[in-house]
Amino acid sequence: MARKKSAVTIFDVAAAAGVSVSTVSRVLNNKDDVAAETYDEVQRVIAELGYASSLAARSMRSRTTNAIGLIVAKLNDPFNIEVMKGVDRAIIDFGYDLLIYTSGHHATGSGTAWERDYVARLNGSLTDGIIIVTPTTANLPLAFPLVTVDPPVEDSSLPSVITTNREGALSVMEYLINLGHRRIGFIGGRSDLQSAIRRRQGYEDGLQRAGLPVIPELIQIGDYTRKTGYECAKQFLNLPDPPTAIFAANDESAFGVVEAASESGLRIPEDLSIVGFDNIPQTAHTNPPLTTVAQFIDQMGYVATKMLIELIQNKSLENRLHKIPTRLIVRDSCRAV
Amino acid sequence: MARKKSAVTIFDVAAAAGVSVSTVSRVLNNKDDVAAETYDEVQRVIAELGYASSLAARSMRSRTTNAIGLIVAKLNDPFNIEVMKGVDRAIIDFGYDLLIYTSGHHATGSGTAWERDYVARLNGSLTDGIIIVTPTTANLPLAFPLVTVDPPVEDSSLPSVITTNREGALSVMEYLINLGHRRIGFIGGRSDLQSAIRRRQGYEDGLQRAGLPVIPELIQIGDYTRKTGYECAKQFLNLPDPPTAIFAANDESAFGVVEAASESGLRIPEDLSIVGFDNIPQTAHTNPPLTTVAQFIDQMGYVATKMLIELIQNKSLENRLHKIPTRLIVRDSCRAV
DNA sequence: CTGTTAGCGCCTTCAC
DNA sequence: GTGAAGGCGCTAACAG
Repeated sequence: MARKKSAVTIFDVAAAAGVSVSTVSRVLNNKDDVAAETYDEVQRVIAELGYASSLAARSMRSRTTNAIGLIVAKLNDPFNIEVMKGVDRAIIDFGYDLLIYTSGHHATGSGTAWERDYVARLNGSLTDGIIIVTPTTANLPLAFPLVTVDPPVEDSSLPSVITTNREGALSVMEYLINLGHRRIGFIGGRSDLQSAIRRRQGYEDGLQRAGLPVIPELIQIGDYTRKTGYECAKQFLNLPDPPTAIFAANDESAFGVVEAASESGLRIPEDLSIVGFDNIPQTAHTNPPLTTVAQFIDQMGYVATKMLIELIQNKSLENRLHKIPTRLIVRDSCRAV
Repeated sequence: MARKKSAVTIFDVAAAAGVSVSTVSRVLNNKDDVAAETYDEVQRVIAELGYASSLAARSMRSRTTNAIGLIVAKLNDPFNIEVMKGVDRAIIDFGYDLLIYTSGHHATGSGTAWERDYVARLNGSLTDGIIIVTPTTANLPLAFPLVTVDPPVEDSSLPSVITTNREGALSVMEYLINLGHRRIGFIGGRSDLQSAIRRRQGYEDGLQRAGLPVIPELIQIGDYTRKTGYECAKQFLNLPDPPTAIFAANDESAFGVVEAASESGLRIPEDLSIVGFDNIPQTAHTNPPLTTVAQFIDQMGYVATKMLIELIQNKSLENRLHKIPTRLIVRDSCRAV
């Protein structure tokens, strides 16, 4: 069923050009000790046969590939895409090649511990090192240059890059409390995500620091969509004593809150203050522009790549855990009570 | 300088487990003819050593990898990212793995004919076939399953997926002309992009079909950014006889036009009709919502993957050139004169 | 300058 | 059920 691969090998080229394979190899790698005449002839044959050398075979021999691997569970994910952009910037800056690996099986398949499998596939020779985005386990090979982006909290064995989700949420709470808000509703996200857990932690910590109680009726958990944001907000607004501010743990949810507020005839920010998280592009253009927390996810990819390359080059890592700070972006969706 | 690779090989595992490499190989590939006891022990050792088999070595032996390659010049590009999403959907549907390859050298380096080089790296054994996005040359190996997405027009030798940029622009023109517009300004994009060329062609063809002249002062070329959209629009609006409608060849530019119009105190659509191209998410939420052309770029990735897999499985391709149709999305940014 | 030789790590017969 | 041997395509010595 599977079609035979490109049949033309370095051997075929050598035969057709009437030279040995090593000569062809030299031409391939632009070694300078090849006669111009031979060089041209070999190149001609290569072009004629449509030959191209195999990374697999080559990398197996040369122990170094100048390529790094990036492993993601799912390509179609805003977070992963941002990380990829950062990695892309970094490989351009540092002159590496990039091999991104993802599997069509995992998504539908067994579920857990995909990362071990994926590393298995790239490891050893294809890439000089690997970046894993949002791994779910710490059970990863350590014998190989490896950096994780957004790992689970428990995992501190591997060099990692994380973002300050908790601190970001904390800054939101400080901001709102400074504005005089005391009843602040929180709309959380999927609890399988580290980010969701940490943001909620920031919410609660912010309350406690200000000596405010954590009130269960002011906490709703959605799934980071506009729809659940809307629904959770409705719950809040129907309370006998509704919150004066709502902190949605991501911007999409916050948009849902805006929708619910408009429906209830509430003006923003006069009647209700709203804060989001993520700083997605739309937040700057909504009415009113949304106060939110910026994350610099692509920066995580950039830094992870930088760390990995240091690891590959056997430089000692001054810092095994790198935190990319978040920043509160104050726009017009909040007002003092 | 480059650090030694993961030292642990199948041989090490075999030694540690007190079995032969072939037994380990059997365990790795889940062959059933291994004693349960042996199997468990080998698995234990594998876990203990953090061993993982090398894709490179494996694929070299087995001639088929169940993986497809995707080659892009640049990761950080909206078009490429959409294509990737479609490819991702397809590999999940069809159960393939995906290897995306991009190089940090090309961007800063020589410039041309990157695709041949890239194909060279993946070809042969690592992947069963390759998709190339926006190649610049037709000089690609044909001996290998290969599909191009958005190739230059001249290239018809390879199986390809394209989108109907020209037809999309044409539909815009028909729409505007039907609304009674006669002076229609066009803001084009970077002329190194096929899409930009085709969209402009659609603009001119639309004019000609309606028996309208192509007027140079009604054509401005920007670079697909909001900024140049704004500047080009200013030019138009300062004309003695300004256009009644402006067709921006992408949505970003169209936003710039909206900005310029507001500045000039023009209402949209009462005083000026505006159409974009691309249907990026924001277009639905602007004020007024923007009429534009939807593209389904991810669909290009999906179809390309489907074609490639057919190629890999040696099925005959009923259709070597696949066109993904565009669709005019009518919102509220246009009005009859 | 070019050919010969030996593996890289793994999988696949083929024996036992 | 398991081990030994051969070779996938290529590069890196070492000879000429």
